[in-house]
Amino acid sequence: MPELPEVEVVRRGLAPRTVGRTVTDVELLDARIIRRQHGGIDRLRAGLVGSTLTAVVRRGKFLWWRLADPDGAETGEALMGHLGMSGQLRIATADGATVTPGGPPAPSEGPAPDPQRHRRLSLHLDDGTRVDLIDQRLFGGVWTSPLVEAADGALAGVGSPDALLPEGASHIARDLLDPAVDLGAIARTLRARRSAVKALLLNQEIVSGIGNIYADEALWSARTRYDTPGTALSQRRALAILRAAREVMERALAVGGTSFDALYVNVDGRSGYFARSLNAYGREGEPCPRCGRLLRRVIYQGRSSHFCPRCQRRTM
DNA sequence: CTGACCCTGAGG
DNA sequence: CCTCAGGGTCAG
Repeated sequence: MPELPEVEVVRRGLAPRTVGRTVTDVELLDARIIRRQHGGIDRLRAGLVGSTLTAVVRRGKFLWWRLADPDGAETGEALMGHLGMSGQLRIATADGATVTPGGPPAPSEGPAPDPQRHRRLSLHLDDGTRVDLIDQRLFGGVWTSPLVEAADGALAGVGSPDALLPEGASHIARDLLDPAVDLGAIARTLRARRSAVKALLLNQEIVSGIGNIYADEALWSARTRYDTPGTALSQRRALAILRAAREVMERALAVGGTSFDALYVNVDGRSGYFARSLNAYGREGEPCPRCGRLLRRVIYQGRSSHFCPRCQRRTM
């Protein structure tokens, strides 16, 4: 599953190969991938064909391209994308070969989902290349959205030239890799809520980009159990959780993104290889790397939570 | 806030 | 055949 570091790797891979290019055609292979597009494929084509991609921006797990008319003027819309559970964005050259953009080499970890079978949409660019959205489970999608001003006036996201962001991402909080993120403010928000800290970490309106894996890892690092109420956290501990999440993400980014199975591959089709560095997620029944007690897994809010019953305690 | 839903493929 | 996994969204 693409988590935030993977999405940032994808953004970095896409930027040099798409910015400055003009969209010549939109090829739709499965209409479900544009489920969130108002006006359907006609509207998507009208907004894209002839437009130039001027930047690739990311906030949380949302990506978007800024768009300009042929005369260089902003169209006032962005092309948004989300990879969902199983989405990949790849660049393909005219002869069908997969291009090699940025991102470190990675060992192969089994076959990825069939790119031909699961190709859902392609943007054809004026240099003859194609941006393919491949998505086995169709939780991802692309759609256009009008630009609005970011509430805090800072750059809208990583890679953004200004404070404009798509309306469709305006409810998404800044993520922990965003230079404009305010950890102290997020920590205070966590402490003001009675909900379980894990639910708060997964709430994209409080802090974005933390999925189930990184929530469990951050809570393990900060020795905090998933069901600790936000109100029970000290500012110090809330900050420790957020810093732990950021640190795990930065480490994952440094090696090309996390992947615990073959579903996720980089923009060039290579798998990330961070899975072995995870301390808690997916390690039910294994000894805690810190204290040796066997890690537990419980279903919480319909999702698995992994934790150490000895060193992650609920009471502060 | 909780749970259903979207979706596919792996595994029981 | 059934269940499960996951992020985001929406109805209740």
